[in-house]
Amino acid sequence: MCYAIVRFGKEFSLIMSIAPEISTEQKIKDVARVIFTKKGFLATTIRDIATEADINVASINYHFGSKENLFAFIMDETIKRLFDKIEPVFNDETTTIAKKIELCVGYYIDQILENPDFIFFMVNEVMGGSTKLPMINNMRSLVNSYFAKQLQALQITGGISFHPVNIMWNMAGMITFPFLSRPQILQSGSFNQDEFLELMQERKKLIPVWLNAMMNV
Amino acid sequence: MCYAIVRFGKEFSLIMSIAPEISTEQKIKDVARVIFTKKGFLATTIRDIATEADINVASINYHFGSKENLFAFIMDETIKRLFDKIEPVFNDETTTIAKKIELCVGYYIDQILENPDFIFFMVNEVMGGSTKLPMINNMRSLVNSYFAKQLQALQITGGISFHPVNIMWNMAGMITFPFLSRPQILQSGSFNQDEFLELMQERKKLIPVWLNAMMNV
DNA sequence: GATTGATTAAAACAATTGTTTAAAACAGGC
DNA sequence: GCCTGTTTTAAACAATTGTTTTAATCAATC
Repeated sequence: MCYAIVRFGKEFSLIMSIAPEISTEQKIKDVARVIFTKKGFLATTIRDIATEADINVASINYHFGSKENLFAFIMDETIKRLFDKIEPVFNDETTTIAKKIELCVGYYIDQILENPDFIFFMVNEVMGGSTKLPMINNMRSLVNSYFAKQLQALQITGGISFHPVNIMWNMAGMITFPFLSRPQILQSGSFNQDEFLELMQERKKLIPVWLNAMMNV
Repeated sequence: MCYAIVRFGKEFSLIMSIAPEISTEQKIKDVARVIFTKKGFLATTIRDIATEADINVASINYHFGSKENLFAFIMDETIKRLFDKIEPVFNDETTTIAKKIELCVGYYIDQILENPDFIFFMVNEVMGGSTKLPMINNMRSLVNSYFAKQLQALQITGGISFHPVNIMWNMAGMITFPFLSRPQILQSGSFNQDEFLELMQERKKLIPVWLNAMMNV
């Protein structure tokens, strides 16, 4: 609980919760997400988190059991956030393939632009190679989505001449690659931060166009 | 040095180097490449390497100074191997853009198929965020390659209506993404190992076609 | 105001890490 | 056979890690 002793003329009064209450648990989660995302699981120490959150190291294990538990918890939350927004788009039965792609690309790029390290977080998880990942269930739900069915139908009717999963892979690859190599891109001096962002804004419009062109080969 | 005592009738003879000489240094490099690639820099311990290479931990620091030095050495070598093959393709002034893309895609995918963890190695490096990377010099040389000039010319003459770097990013993204998510793909059960490989073989032919379609939008 | 249960804090713990030391083993030249 | 410099080994070192312990603090209830 957060107090403040406030002078008011000659009176002193004790005011509770002058700042919005932020629980230790929430502080840990907020800080841990940032540090895990930036440095990865292994390079992050619970002392990093404790220092940054201004709490005791023991509190982390008290609230989350272990470093690994904390990481898993945050990971679940992060992935859930993403898929909770993508799934409705994919399963909307009233929109065309082209519209779904347009929405998905736009949303995905915006998501990464807001949280640039998110992509590293995802890759980190993949590379960790751990099983029982919430990611897999989410991926499976995308494979079974209405969008997937639309693509399969497109293949059967001869609309595309290749396996529909290629559409998904190409979309994901085109969205994510520039972000993955961004550190190198910026450091090599080919583009500065603003130029990079502008290119990504252009790509929001271009990727759907490109994917459309692909489907017509 | 490697000896063997070989029986020959009633004679015994001492034969030197019956097996090809493998120096300690080479053993360390071979083992370290595999383990670093598989587990990443942080998760790899010099004791892992020493045990696997069947040598003493101190030998690693004797020959390479430090774990970080060893990693940098291997990284340099690995990246050099890749770019030494891509650069000639990119700088050949007698081949068309389409042909360069075809060669590059095919070679790149083959390279990753041969060493599936290579892509994680690359991403690991990017995510490590270290400076003074040989990678950056290599990327810069690609940006200044004859292929890049061909793409720029194509944009100027109106052959493409967007920044040529998008071609590079799309090519790289489409090549790498399936490999990055392979662990999830296989684990989710959508495809098995053989199906995945077959899809990648198809993509060797399809990606150049798709890129060509893109350039005509 | 004492009691209770939940939370926080400081310190210690055990294990693992990369690195160094100092001695042994080795190979080659005289 | 002895000496020389190189390589390998076992052991120790210092630092850092995640975790646990134990006591103090806090907020609420009676």
